[in-house]
Amino acid sequence: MVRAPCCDKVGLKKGPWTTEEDQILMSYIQKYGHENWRALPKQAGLLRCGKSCRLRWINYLRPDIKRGNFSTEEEETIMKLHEMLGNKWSAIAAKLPGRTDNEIKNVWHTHLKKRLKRNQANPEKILPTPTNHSNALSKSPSSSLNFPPHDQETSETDPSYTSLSPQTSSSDFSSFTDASLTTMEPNNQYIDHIEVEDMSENFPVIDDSLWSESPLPENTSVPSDLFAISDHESQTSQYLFNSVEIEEPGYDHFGSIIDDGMEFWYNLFIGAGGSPESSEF
DNA sequence: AACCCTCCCAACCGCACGTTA
DNA sequence: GTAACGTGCGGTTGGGAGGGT
Repeated sequence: MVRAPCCDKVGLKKGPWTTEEDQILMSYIQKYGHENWRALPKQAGLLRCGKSCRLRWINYLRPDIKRGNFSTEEEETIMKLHEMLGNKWSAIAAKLPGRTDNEIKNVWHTHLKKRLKRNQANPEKILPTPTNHSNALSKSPSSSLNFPPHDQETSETDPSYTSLSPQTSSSDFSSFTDASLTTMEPNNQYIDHIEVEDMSENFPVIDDSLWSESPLPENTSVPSDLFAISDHESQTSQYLFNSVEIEEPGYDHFGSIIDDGMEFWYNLFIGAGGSPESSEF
């Protein structure tokens, strides 16, 4: 199939946006929203293609854009997430409110990549501390979800359980898994994805009971903290989640565990179904 | 002052994927 | 089932700013 161009480029303006164009675009979107980017420039009276308008809005004009230099915390978050996710700029941007994927991509290419190379050359100076990890990711609203404390009794009484510890030390990740299952149904909660970062040569075995094909009903039990269960006979480890009642959907839950001297990172997203909120001005 | 070089970042491009008719 | 369309994403580019010679 031949892809049609996003717009008739004849006569359309390219290059930097003027303040007048910005004004036109902003006032149009504030008045009418941006349901159809392709039609928007024509309706707004802009000699731009819809794609250009969308980019301008998302990367520059949106009211929630954070301007200015990146803080150390933000940079560390980017480096950490890049380590976990690779060049998934939009996913990284989702963890940094007010920052765009384009901005993050630029910062990565201009500053952080070089820093990473320097760091790799001098590894003793750069290991991100566990405290930094937690600080960097502390924007995750998991704390507002009233997670019950870790089931100390179970982990303490059952020697096969290794309790989770976010106090990690190493950052040399070598592989990464990302399993995904997503369903969008109104008023339901669902497990979006679970990512487990694995330093070892062998991927952890995720308990099958974790996965769900259908949306979870309200107040259902969903996985929370991660446990490692070592099977010394087969010399494998299985990773299980401690179930909790979810009161509020829609959060990312980061964590890490150390098992047998190896560090595993995971990212659990539990979201709410339903149609996305429409923005009104 | 003029030129050159490097860095930075806004914007563009092409592709992939989801949705619609 | 399929073509057309709309949107989002990641890679790349080009021009301006700033520093060095």
